[in-house]
Amino acid sequence: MLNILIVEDEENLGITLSEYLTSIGHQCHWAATGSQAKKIFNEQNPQLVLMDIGLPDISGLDLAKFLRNIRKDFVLLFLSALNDPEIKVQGFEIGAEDYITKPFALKELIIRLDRIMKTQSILDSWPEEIIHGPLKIWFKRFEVMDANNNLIPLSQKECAILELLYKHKNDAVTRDEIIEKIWGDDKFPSNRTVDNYIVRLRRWCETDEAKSIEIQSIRSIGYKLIIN
Amino acid sequence: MLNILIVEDEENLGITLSEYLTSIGHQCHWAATGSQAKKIFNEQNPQLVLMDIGLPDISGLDLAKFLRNIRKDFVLLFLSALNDPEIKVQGFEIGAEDYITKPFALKELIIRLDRIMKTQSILDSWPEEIIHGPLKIWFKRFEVMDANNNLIPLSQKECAILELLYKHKNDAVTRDEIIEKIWGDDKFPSNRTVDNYIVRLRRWCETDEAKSIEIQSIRSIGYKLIIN
DNA sequence: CACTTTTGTGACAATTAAATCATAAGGTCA
DNA sequence: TGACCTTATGATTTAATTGTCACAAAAGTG
Repeated sequence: MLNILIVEDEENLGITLSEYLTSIGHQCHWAATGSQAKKIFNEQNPQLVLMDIGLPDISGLDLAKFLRNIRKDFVLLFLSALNDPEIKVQGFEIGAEDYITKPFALKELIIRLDRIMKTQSILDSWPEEIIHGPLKIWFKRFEVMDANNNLIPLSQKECAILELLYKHKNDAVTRDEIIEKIWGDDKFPSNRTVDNYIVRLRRWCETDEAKSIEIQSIRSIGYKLIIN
Repeated sequence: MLNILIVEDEENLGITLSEYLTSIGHQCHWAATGSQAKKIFNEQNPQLVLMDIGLPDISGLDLAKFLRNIRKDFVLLFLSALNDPEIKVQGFEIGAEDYITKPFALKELIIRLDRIMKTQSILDSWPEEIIHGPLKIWFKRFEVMDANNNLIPLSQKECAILELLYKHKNDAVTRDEIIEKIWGDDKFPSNRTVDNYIVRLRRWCETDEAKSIEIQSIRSIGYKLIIN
């Protein structure tokens, strides 16, 4: 999921971290020295750097500055036994996202990482308002507006299906995919059921003569939401 | 700007923090003991609690649990000389937003606070008085005014739920989100409980025929507070 | 053009969530 | 202690989403 560079001269910790982060699906690279770190940084372009401050050949602070100079778009996190207030502030000033004082439990790292991830990726939600021609969609409001400016509430399923089709707009979505995604694999509504939801959605988007949004059916495959 | 409770038995630090935070525009209350903290917490309803762990009469961890039990909607930040990995994890598990290891520079606190403010919308301070049509809300006073000019007190939970809905106004808020945000993930009140709070809030806003504020339910999702 | 398969549709039934009401548990305070 | 308030829950009613069916329409097929 993430490409992570761990800069840590203490072999034990370096390997433990690396193994753990790998086990939860990330790709890890461990460097024990500053020069190794620079090399790996250039080769791997990591998105996240976990950096010890006490390295054998260079201070982690200086190394971080050096890396930031090469490229700015990575998240930096210091791990250090140094609990000197001044150094901590310096760490943040270089642009660290956090500074973890050793000793720490793996769990603390995870918690702090999770928090960072959450704030860095607010990219997965829809824009507030989606507009196509006279038609408007507010997924978070469970509402759409038709071509006659009527505000139409969407039920949970209607909204979920519209969202699914919209996510794959202009591409076909199979009936099975719809059933799988909306109902899960433990429920098996009839194909007629899916049709019915499509009908309801069409009643809304067909108020627009110009067909800004259109749900086409693809025989024996499924449906396709077209944006014109 | 923010109402802050500082729980710190070391007088020097307590006063320094308090003075500094006051100087940048916050309202601070300093408690040197757990019992003082409880008292001030109830009187002041702080949005942010800075908590030392080593207190004379109670562990900061236990105190935090106690306060969280009263009310969930405050940001918690531990300040502690204890750098025991296990305790740090416990701190996070209680729901701390951060854990600062002493000694720390004032600047570190500011940096970490700033970061928290950016992500935590709890700290978005509402205007003193919110007016929609004849209806008025004072979150900080736990009071609302209905369309007939009756001043209605809100209980802790009523106010918290109203605030949550208001924060996401016009968007749906799921039942799970309500339960999670108001009760935390260790308590599981029945769905009826949530319903009842909604009923009470509706009793208030439905005094306004014009529906300046309206709480709509979205079946199998949750609720939506609409501003007309 | 028949014939088959798939899709569309409205009516209706099933299901399940929400509203309502009564009431209890727990805290607080005089 | 008893009055009072907040909070929580269970039983029952109410209502809307959701699912199905029967049949019509349309689209493929040889």
